[in-house]
Amino acid sequence: MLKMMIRTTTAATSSSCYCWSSRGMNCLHSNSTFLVFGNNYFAFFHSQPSKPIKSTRTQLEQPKRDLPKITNVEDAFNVFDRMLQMRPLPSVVRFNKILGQVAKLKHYSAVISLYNQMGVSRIGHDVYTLTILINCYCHLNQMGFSLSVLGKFFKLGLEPDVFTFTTLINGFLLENRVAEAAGIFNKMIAGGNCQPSVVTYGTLVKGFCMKGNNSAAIQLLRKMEEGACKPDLVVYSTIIDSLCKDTLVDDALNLFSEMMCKGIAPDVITYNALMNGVCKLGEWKEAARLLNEMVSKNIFPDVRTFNVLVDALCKEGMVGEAEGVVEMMIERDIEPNTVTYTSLMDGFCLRGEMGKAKKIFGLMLSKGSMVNVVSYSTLINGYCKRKMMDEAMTLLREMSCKGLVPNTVTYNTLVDGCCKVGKLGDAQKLFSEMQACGQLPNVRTYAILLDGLCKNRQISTAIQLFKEMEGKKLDADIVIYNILIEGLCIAKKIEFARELFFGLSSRGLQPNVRTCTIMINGLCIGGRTSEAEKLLTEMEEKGCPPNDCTYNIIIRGFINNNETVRVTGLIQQMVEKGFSADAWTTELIVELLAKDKVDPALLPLMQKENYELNLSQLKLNRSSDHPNKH
DNA sequence: CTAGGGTTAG
Repeated sequence: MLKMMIRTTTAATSSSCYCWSSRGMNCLHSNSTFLVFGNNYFAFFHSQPSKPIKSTRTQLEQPKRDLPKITNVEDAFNVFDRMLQMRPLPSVVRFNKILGQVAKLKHYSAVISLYNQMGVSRIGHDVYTLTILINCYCHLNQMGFSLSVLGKFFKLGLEPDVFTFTTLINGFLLENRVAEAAGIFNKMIAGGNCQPSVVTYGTLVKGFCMKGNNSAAIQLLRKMEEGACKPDLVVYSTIIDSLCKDTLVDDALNLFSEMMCKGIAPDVITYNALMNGVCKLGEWKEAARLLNEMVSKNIFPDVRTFNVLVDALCKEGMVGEAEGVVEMMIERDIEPNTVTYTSLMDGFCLRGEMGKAKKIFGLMLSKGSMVNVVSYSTLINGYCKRKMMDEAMTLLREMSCKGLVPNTVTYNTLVDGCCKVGKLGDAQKLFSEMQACGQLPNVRTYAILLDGLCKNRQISTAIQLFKEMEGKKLDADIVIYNILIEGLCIAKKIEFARELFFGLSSRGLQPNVRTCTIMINGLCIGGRTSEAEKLLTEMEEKGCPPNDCTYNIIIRGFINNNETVRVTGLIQQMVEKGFSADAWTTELIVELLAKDKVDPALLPLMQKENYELNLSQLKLNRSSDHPNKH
């Protein structure tokens, strides 16, 4: 079922384009195709060849190889073994080449074991060997070992260079240790003999972006512009991507034009970042413009470009359109991959169309080696959200049988599913199971389980679990406290909730709107309406302004406490801020109106859809009374 | 022969 229409432009050229039919895209003789999604459209220009033709020059200029090209770890080990048997032994450079190639395949532990074999065979190492080794430990999140390799440099009288330091900076960043990464960077600047390169800058820029600190990243970019080491495509693309992820697409586009003004040409990665930004905002027209723009520059959309599109369409509920994009990919010889199908599957899951989700999963299974932990987790998540826990559990066992190791995310999904169907025992069993399998629960796992316990009125077990979490070195975030404070309030332990709430700042945590709203609700439940109102005022002062939910909660709280005198003022405040009452609150207000407790002049300001309904109700209760005066 | 940027799951 495809809700997609195609319009083709009238200008016929020799180049071809494709038109949608029930079986796929057909070739037409025109130079562009418009895919219409409701009122939005995509235009794809098909002047490009299906597959970019590789330059024959590079093929002719291939350097001759004395060793076969390594495409997998097995080959690497074989070649390595043969080299070890050669006499005289090949130079360290030859060994470095092997290590480098295996590292590029991301088989970092394999590199380490190869390196250890080199040591046994008394092959010397140089700066290259050790830098590759450091990089491997970095990617394995083993900074301790990386640093001990650094120690080896000095022991062997070798000088770490800009590659070594950049690798170390990257390692710290991968472990989220931005301060230490910046420390190395600053020492390089101060040292004088090993200045950061554009890659070093780019690495640190990425670090700031990872922390969500775009302004620090941009500041560093500006510093580069002033100095000798000018920012390159990667540095710009990193920041553009980060801005897009924060939905700051306009800023990203400004940086994008700035980059091009400096003569730096974008590539497919830059465009994919921008595509991601505009698609996540549902700006399909802008996405179409970008697609056309990139193709016009001979930058061809790749599988990731389309994946971004597929994913965004699915998340917007436009799965049919997403399917269309997938078929278009196939037509254009861009093979959909695991990510493509997983996104599509998630799209069906989101709409509760589990049959179709399962069908996509079956398709992936039939293609072999396409299903991974993420695709299993996605389908499991779909079943969990539909409360189909048996199917979800079956998949968990099935993936394990296939040698796929369920990770923390997989378990979190399942624990959440069990909690939502009230099977707290099963949730706790999974919680133990994951730890037995070496999958460590994270803050999110605890949040899920704590929420489940609180919602199922097991507050004492929740407190126990919270203490267990504190015992491990997991830092509770504000989400954890929101859950606990809410749980305590539901359990009518308002005093305990207050204690937690007012102790937040001493734990270095900032209450957010949700925290305050939960606390206001709790205070109202406890009959402390004036304290609740005080908190509402403080929210404004502390730069955490209340939202419509906060107002609805406090108004309901006041009404439930029969504090009707202050209700009118609160409603006024709410509507002044452009918020409206939800159905529940409106009902309560209408009841009050019926008893002449609030000013009926406020009624038209209530939620519109309930207004009509409740007016008729009002007529039954009210006769010719005069409006309440105050 | 060594270092930095993009898509999927809670």
